[in-house]
Amino acid sequence: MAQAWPTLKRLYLNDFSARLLDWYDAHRRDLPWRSDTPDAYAVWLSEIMLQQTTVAAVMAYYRRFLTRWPDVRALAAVEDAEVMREWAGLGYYSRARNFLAAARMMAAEGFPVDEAGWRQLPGVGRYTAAAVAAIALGQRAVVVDGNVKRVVARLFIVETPLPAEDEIYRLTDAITPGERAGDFAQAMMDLGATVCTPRSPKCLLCPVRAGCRAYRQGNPTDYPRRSPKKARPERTATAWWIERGEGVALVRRPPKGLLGGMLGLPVSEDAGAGERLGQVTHVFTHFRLTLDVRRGTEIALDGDVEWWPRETLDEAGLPTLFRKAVTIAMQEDANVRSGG
DNA sequence: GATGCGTGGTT
DNA sequence: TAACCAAGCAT
Repeated sequence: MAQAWPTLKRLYLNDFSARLLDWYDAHRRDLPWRSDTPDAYAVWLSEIMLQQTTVAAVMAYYRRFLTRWPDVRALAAVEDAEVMREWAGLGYYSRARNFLAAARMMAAEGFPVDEAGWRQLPGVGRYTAAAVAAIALGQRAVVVDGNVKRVVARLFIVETPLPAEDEIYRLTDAITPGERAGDFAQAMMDLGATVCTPRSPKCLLCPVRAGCRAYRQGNPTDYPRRSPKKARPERTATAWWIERGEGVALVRRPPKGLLGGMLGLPVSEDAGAGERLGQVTHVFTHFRLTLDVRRGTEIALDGDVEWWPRETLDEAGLPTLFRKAVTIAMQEDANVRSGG
C-alpha cells in the first residue's frame, strides 16, 4: 500500500499530459514556426521574436526575416544596421543585437546540443533555452513562460504573487512528461493563449478543468496573484528635425539603453528653442514620453549622422516613436509651405 | 529581486 | 480610456 499514492499521482499526471496533448493534437494553432521537422535556427528566431511580443505582431516579421536570412550563415554575414532595420517596429531591440551576435558565434562553432549550451548564448535565458531544447532538439525541458505561469497558478492555486519562479518551475516540472516535452510546452502555451486567458477564461472548453483547483473554487481569474504595479512616470524631450539639401539628419543611437542601436532623430533631454512642428506622446513600458518635435538648424550633432532624403525615411527602419515624430514633422512642414 | 527595455491589441 | 498584457533577458 505504500505504493498507492505515488502510483495514483503518476496516473493523474500521465492523465493530465495525455489529455492536454490530445487537445493540442486536435486544436493547436497553425503557426509558421511550427513544423514536423523543426529547424533550430527557425525555432530560435521565433522564440526570440516572441519574447514579450504577441503572435500577431511577430508573424510578418518572422516571415520577412526568415525569407531574407534563411539560415545562420546567411545572417552572420550581414551588417548590424541591416538587421536592426529589419527589426524596426518590433521593439526590445537588444534582442536583435544579441541574436546577431549569437548567430555569428554559431556560424563558426555550430549550434549548442543541449539546454545548458543554449543558455550560454546572449539573449537566451531560462525560458528560451528550455523552449529550443524541447521544441527543436526533442529533449525534455521545463518550459515556463507567462502563459504557463498563469495556467499552473490556476491549476494549483499558487498563492505566491508572481514571479514565484521557484514554485512554478517545480510544479511545471512535476507535470512535464518525458516524451513530447516540446509539444507539451506548446500545448500549455496554446491553452493559455486561447482558453486559459487572463480576463475571461473559457473553462468549459478546457481539456484539463477536471484537475484545476481554481476552476473548482470558481475563481480562476484571481490567479496568478500579482503584486501592485508602480505608476508610470512622465518624461519630456525634444526631437530635432534638421533638413538640408542632402536630406534629414538621423543619428545612430548608442548600442545599449533605450532604442539602443537604432536610427532616430537627434534628441535632447531639455526643452529646446525653435519652431515647434508638433508633439507626439509615446508609451513605453516604464514611462510615458512626450516629445516636442522642433526644427533645428545649427544643433550640434554628436556621433554618426546619416542624411536621409525625406522620401526614403520609410525605409530607414525607424523605431515607432520616431516614425510618429517624422510623420508629424512632415505634415506640419507641408502646412507651413502651402499655407504660409 | 528590482529595474530597464517597445509596441500594439484588448477590455 | 487608461490599464492591462504578451512564447523574457540582462544587469
